[in-house]
Amino acid sequence: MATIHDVAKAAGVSNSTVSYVLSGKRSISAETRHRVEDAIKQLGYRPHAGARALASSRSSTLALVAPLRADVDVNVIMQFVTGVVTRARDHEMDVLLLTQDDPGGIERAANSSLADALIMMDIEAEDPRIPTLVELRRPAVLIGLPADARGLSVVDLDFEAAGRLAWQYLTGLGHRQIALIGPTPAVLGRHTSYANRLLDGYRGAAERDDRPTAVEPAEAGHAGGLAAIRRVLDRMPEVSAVVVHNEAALPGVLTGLRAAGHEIGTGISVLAICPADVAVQQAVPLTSIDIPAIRMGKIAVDLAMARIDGSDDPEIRLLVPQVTERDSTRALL
Amino acid sequence: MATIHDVAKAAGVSNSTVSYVLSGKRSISAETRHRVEDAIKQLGYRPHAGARALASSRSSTLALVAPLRADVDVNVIMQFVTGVVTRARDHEMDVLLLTQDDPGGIERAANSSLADALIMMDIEAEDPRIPTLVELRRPAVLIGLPADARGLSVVDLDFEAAGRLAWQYLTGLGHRQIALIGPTPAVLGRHTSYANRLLDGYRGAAERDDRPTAVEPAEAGHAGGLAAIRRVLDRMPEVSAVVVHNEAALPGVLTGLRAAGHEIGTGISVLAICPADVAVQQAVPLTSIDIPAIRMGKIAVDLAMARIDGSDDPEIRLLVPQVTERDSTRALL
DNA sequence: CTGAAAGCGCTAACAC
DNA sequence: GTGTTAGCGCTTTCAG
Repeated sequence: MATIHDVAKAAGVSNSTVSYVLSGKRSISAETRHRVEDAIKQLGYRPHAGARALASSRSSTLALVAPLRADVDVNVIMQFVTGVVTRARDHEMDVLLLTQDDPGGIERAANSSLADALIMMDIEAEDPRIPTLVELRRPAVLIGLPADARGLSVVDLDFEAAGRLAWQYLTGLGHRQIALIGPTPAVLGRHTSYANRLLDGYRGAAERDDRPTAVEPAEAGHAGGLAAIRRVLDRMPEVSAVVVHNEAALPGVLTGLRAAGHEIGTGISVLAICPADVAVQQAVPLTSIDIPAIRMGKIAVDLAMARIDGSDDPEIRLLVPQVTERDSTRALL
Repeated sequence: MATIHDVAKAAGVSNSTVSYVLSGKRSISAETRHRVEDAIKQLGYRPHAGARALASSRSSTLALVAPLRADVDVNVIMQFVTGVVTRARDHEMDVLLLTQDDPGGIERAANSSLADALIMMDIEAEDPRIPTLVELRRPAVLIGLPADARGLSVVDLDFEAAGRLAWQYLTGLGHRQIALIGPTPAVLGRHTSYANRLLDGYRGAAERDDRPTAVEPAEAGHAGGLAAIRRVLDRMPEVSAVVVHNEAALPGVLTGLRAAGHEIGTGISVLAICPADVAVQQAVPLTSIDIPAIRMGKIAVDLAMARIDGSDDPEIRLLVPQVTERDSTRALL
């Protein structure tokens, strides 16, 4: 591999000039710049990442902590990851992939200067990793709002508002008997941030309207969704609308509804809270409150970069939920 | 951050001794080792990854090239990734995540010494990236068998054998009218390695038995599966067994079968070719030929490490397919 | 069994 | 606008 010195020699300039051509940190005559750029191309030169990290104390790498084997929906995770990786490249950053269950992985990435910042997904309300993260004194961004962000940057959908919105949207259509099918008991048990906040918003709205509702968790998979919708129909036989906040259970819920003789949309309304593409791919295109996962991943990177550049203070960014109407909801006459 | 020098001072030894304690590359008296290890713990010392990479020309990082937004099933991708990341940690390696559509990403990772080896997924028969990969002269492993591996290591399920096995298993059960629903036309059009090889094996077996079959691609999603199974029922009204090699279309196929009045298992047999957990999560637990994605990811890492250590020659590892019986297939009387 | 010291390739003062 | 050079923190000869 060619080094910066080889390039310098080839272009007839000094090492530092090559370095500055690359970084743009001081002005270079058009003439010189050209010769250097030619030499770089000629030699296929790439700066050695390690050497650069050592000299500049910047690794140009972001560490992403992902829950690879979690009960969280893979689809959503992949979208976060996609958003993070693509936006990272816009900032000329690479992404180091860490898993949740790599003990000490976070410390390793931070303290060995492997990464300039950390992005962590699947945040619980009282996430035990947050104190660790804070102690590292490195820029960190959470995808998911914890109870106490402790001065870290956060991006998330405003799930509380989403819960409220779900209720209001359906009551606005005239529905009076509304149920909610939520995440798996495991997710709820872990007090995963988004799950609880959605529930709070939803229940709060129902209470303000002084109207009862049924809330059921659902296990993952077809069977889980099926069981959950059966319990709902049992507890609330006159139900006319159901909110589903569980991607993996969605197909089962729809099947169950059909099996019970309910036409989706015309009969019972279904409002999903999930990424748009998941909503679209179902048996019936579902009206949904979009979880803009790719966008959230991108924002996470932007927040991280802002912290790395030292310009910005930690920031909490909650995205406003919105309903996209498709074929699964209808106004009650 | 503490440096190796701080540790050396604290332990009253030289830099090199600390380094050797860490690497184990020369013998150290128990006494000294102990003092050094204490100092390391005391100071919370972590070697600077960049410095280490610079001095040793080893980054301890594997680059993983993943098709993040592809039409390939996310579930499967995540499993490969999981396998790669967990096994990488066993080798004390970290994983850099690159995307398919990051032009020059491969070159960057390799030539800037960001990664010691590359692992690439979603390989096409005539993959245009392979020549690039070969020119890099870095250890590289393909997850997916191309037409010509060009001296790179490869791990894959033996899809040709899987196609044959699918046919033989079903004919073994007495089925005579068998159809296959394959990947999306896009995947087939790209000549994705696994798609074509499965088809070859399957068709070859059918021809040897001198029996006709119907092959239909399916678009992703519920609608895609539904449409595909309808076409199959149209072309082959007496069909008694269908092979499905398309995770995303699976739910639609099952729904379509039901809608046409066929009970799955007792009526029409369904054999899926997909990861085990996908097969299990369907409306009916499906008999399947497992795609052991996690295991393949792990093997990919092992192959990469073997190349890095310089000990082994490139190796092509094809895994033997096996049928796991669940509830969706039955012998024809 | 241990130390001294020469780089690894780059960045960023500091000089001019 | 450009060159010189002192590190960055580690690994690894070479010496003893």
